[in-house]
Amino acid sequence: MSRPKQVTIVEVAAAAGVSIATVSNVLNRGGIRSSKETIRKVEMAAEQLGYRRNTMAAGLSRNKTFEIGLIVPGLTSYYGRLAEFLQLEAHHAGYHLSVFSSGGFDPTIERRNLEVLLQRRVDGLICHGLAMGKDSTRAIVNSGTPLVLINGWGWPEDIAVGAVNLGFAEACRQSTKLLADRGCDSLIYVGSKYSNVIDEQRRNGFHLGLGQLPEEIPHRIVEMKELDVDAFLREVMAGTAQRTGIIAFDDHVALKLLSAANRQRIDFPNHLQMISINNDYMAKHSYPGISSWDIPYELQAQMAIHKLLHKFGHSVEASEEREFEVPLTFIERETSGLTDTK
Amino acid sequence: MSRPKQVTIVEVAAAAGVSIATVSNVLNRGGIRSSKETIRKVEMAAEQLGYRRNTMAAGLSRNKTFEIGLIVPGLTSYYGRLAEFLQLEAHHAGYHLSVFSSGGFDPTIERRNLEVLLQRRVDGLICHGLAMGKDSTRAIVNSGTPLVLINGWGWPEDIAVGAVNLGFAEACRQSTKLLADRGCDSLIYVGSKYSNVIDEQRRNGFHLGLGQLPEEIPHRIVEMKELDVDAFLREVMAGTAQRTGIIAFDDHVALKLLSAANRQRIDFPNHLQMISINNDYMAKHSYPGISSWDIPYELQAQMAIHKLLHKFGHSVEASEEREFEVPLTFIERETSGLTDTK
DNA sequence: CTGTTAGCGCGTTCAC
DNA sequence: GTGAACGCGCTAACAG
Repeated sequence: MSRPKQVTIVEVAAAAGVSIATVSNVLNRGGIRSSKETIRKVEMAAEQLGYRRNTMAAGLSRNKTFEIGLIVPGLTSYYGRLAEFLQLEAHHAGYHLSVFSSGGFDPTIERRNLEVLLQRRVDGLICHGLAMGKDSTRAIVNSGTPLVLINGWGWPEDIAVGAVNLGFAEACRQSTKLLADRGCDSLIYVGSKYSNVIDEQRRNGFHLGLGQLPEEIPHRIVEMKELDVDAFLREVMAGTAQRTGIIAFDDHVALKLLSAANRQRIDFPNHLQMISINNDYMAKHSYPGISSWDIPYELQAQMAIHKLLHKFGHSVEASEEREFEVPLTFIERETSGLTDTK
Repeated sequence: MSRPKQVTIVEVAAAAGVSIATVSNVLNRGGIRSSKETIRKVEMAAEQLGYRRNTMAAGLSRNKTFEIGLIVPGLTSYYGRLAEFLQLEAHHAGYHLSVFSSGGFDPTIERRNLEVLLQRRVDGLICHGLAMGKDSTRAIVNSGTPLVLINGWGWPEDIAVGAVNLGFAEACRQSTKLLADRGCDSLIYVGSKYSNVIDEQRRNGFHLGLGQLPEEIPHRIVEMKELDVDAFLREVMAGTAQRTGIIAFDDHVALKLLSAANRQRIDFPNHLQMISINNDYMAKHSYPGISSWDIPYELQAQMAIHKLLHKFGHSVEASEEREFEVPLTFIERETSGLTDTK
């Protein structure tokens, strides 16, 4: 059941009384310019017939699709917003972005999406981390299609032309320092192995921060998935610490902890303090408000797209560093000692 | 700067010592089957040369893309998850889904996305609501590309082949009834005009529910955007009602109200009760837990994709109703009277 | 079973 | 400034 045949430039040419080459010239400006009269005729004919350019034919003929493929682990929270900004940025440059989710970090879906995108002959690829191994990726991507990584650390040059990474480690390092400054005499990082590379960055920052403290502080690292939140908090509060500081993997983790703390009537920020990452809606609108690190989505999206455009030969300025680090911004709220001014 | 030429079936044919038609036959099964020997030779050649099918050429030639386009207002929360499920469902049927966000309900971006998708000659379209007017849509979509609406009420047949709608009205009707049953002697719907059609459905349900109560109850409708949440709650609690029931547009709205209530130490569920819609992460993990209506993402995605497949001629069973309504499921938590059992 | 051939819709030379 | 002719990579009829 093929679609009822669409209007082509042939018919537009006939209706306008010119040749197809002329129509092509008129309809994508760039080339030779035609007489005002011809232009008008062609545009009218196209309009009336409801002509719509066939991307496939165009792409096939010029060997360029003006399409960028995006593969992210999911489409919620951070990933969703990132996708929106990337799409905006791409459009801004005359490209369009096709978004694919690899359903959690499933390598099978990921490589299927990659394959689809490469078969479409996208001009460029943006991927968030990569669940597949390096060899596997290399084997697939070696088609000359430039690939930019989002939050991918230490990938070899023959795979990715660049990476735009969020400064998670630095954020965690500073959080550690800050919580200690605020008088916490015990520190805990609550991570989420769901996203391994990212969790690792945070852990690194946590350790770095601990190492830089004037004196050693008791600390632990726990995993959210293996945690009975209520029991965990009860245990923490029963400990010897006067004031415990928690660094949460992200606002989702933080909200869970916060609710359990509320249920146990734990006093923020006197007995417990918390800082998390993402500065999601729920960090801002929970009670008490969760101190969190804000993500510069627009900047990150710009960097990523520009890296690609640069590779395409568009004269845009793009950072020369292959791995560019985007800093987060701390938004302080009540869970880390900001007084509730409301 | 064209991409370094890719491997084509011509080269595979040469390497395998067969004709291009044979290669084409082997590489996409469906058609005539070839001798074991030929198949092996072709597949080996393809593998070694790193052949990757060119979707554009295939689509052009067969006038069918196996691509479905999705346009949603955004990629967070409900929309993001919906997109994920749709993608899964599409893949399941041998299609792939290209996701486009129209950045809030911007009609300009929306029509640009639509245009891009139609230029790609997608086989089908799925749109969430539609910010553009009916005439505008009709003018654009009249290309024979089937369009299925998600949460679109009352669209004419010549635009959309069908719609899969969530039962927001029914959920709100029942919520109204339920809050009254729980002893609320004052009811408020807190809406969000951000998404007009959807807000309207909820309001309708609210009114319907009010009309079916044994006796009339004081009620109001307010808009979240125009609300100073703290002042609003203070005013509500200062009123004559013994127990106020709130129906929130969604969990985002609910969380905001909940935090303000917590700040004012308002007693859930004795003085205030609340029910919202979406059953997001934050509904489950806030304190107290927010009673909310759960969305059957998978079912909704299936219905939408199947409607398209049916139109494509794939023999799948699809509901005959043009507007299919998917019911929500109530998840009761502490904000509507469920005792905190923790 | 396999090879030949004619398009699919558009971009791009070249001559005119 | 305009038109005819060829090629992009692949599929679909036929023919052999």
